[in-house]
Amino acid sequence: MNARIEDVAREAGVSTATVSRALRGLPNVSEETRATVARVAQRLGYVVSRSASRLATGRTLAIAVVAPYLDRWFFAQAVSAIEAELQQSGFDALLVGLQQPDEGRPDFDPGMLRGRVDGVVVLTVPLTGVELDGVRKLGLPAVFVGAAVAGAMSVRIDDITVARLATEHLLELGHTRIAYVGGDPQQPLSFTAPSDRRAGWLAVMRSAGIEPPAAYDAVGHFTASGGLVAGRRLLALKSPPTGVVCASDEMAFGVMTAVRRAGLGIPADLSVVGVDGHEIGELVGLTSVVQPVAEQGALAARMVLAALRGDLPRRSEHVVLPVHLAVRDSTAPVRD
Amino acid sequence: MNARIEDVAREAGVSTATVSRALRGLPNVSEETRATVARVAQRLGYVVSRSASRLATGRTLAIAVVAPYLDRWFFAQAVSAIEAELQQSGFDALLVGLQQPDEGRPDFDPGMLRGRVDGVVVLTVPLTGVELDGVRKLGLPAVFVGAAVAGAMSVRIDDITVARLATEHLLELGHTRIAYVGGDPQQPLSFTAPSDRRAGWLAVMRSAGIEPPAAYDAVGHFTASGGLVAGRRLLALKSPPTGVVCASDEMAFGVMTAVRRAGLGIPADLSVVGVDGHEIGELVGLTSVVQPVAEQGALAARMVLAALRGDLPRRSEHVVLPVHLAVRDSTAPVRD
DNA sequence: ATGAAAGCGCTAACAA
DNA sequence: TTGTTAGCGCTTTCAT
Repeated sequence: MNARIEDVAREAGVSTATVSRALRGLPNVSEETRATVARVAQRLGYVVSRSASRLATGRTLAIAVVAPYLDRWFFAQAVSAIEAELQQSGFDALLVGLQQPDEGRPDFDPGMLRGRVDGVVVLTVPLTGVELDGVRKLGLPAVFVGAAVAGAMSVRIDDITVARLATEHLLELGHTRIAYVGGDPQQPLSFTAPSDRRAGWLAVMRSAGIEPPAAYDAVGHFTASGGLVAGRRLLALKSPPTGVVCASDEMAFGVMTAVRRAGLGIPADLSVVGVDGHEIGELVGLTSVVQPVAEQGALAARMVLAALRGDLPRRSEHVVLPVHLAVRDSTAPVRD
Repeated sequence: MNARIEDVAREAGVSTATVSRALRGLPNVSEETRATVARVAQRLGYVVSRSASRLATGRTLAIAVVAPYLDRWFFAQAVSAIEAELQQSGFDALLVGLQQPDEGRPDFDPGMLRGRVDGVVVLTVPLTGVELDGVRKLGLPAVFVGAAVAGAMSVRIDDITVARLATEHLLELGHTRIAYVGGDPQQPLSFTAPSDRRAGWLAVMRSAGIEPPAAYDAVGHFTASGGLVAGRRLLALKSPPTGVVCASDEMAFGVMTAVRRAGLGIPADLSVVGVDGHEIGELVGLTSVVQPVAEQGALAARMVLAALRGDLPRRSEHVVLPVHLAVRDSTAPVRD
């Protein structure tokens, strides 16, 4: 059906080895031959068979991108950046989603990636110990985005700092009744983002001499609708908070909606801080701890590629990217 | 390094052919042998080399997912659904993004997919004629999401209906000064969604005896910030509209923000309708023409897979999914 | 039901 | 600089 290397070789009057070299830009090929081969290949519409060269070289020129969700803002941004970076280097992006209709995350068997990719980028997935081990056992360069994992590279932000920035901002505005909306603490996490953010909030509160009531520690499942529910609960308390730290902008949107639906105002009745730097947050004036999402993805991709080229120590690179607080209209001094 | 089929064969005391058959569940293998082989393979941690079987069979068990953007809501939703569907059938999802730093879409050479995938899903990309031809020439089952393309399958919604529903809703509320915020009419489109929506709006307006001024035909680039700009322009008109049809919810968010920032109210001063069914739209009470995004993606994936199994005519399947108007709080009767 | 052996299309020594 | 040739690991007739 399609032209094979042999066809090109015959037409160009050279051997297949020469065609292979010429087309891949390897040295020791005369410019003349290279030109001829290129021309013939072009004319025949020859495309190297990925399968064949994979088998012959053992390299797949593909990287797996593992993500728990593909339809949430953070992951969509990151995946987009990763894909762009990989494509630019001629690598395929093999998408591996871990979501499931019924919410429970399916088991992820890293073994299935064996022989299918040259490297792995794992996005903020709370992996079990077994799964982590599986990733390590692949013996491929792997970089985790969102948490430092032993035995692999990582790119992340400092989630303690994230929570600290948000919480201190509210404290400085005079708030003392500050709640936190985060993920589900039940999930067996190996990843630290959610718990670190919660810990950061709690630590700052305590070091300010405040012990938040248990009810101020709310669950928003990192979704807007989860945030809505959490917000409603917080507002229904006898002593509702005057400020809320949300571990993601999407949850913050939910909280803001709860406030509005309760006939209350932001920041008049409740100051809200989010985390992420979601595009829509800018529009609605959400104060947020902005993290470089696309950059984390792009960097992660570049790190796997570098490791593949041997440019990087495969398992000791841990990068922490900076975050910053973007103060907008959803936070204001507490009113008496 | 890793166990090969030969290792399994030796350990199990059978030939490689038998191992191959046994593991793939082919007939003509005694249950006993099958069990032995399975056990040995398990013990050795044997995983079939995708590259080798690809080369041997010519099938890649991979599908390309081509999208102009991966970081926008619609595409993230669709890709997520497609990936889930493919994974369930044991197919790899090969992500091909067409975005580019400088906005101009890079040339897409479908030829590069040759031998790398068994089928293609193309998401609402305005492909040039050459590119479309390229996709057809691949000779692979292809399904387009978002537009009916000759010579390939498609899944989409009726964009004329979409615009009609939105526009008629506003007309019924008594609005006559109804603007439209859509994409950039300059882009060389082979895809119809944006222009159909605009056409639908215009047609309904005219058949109501209204000729909207040119300034009511605004460009929002299908982004929230684009919507913000468009909204600002519309509000600055001497005779601003009382209702706006936005071709996407994200643009609607932008318009809503423009209204709020102008110190005006929704729907008091401006009724806004969006298109998509974005999660956040529900939260902020955006009236919207809801389309089944994930369903379109999932269906598209199933269609390629079906075609691959020979269950479907490869080039004549055109599905149009229904949409519906979700009336929420962003639209109200025009006030005098 | 199972085995032997010839590819699948390319790459990489090794020769020339 | 170029050619020869032996794999890469699996699948698939064709035998048995």
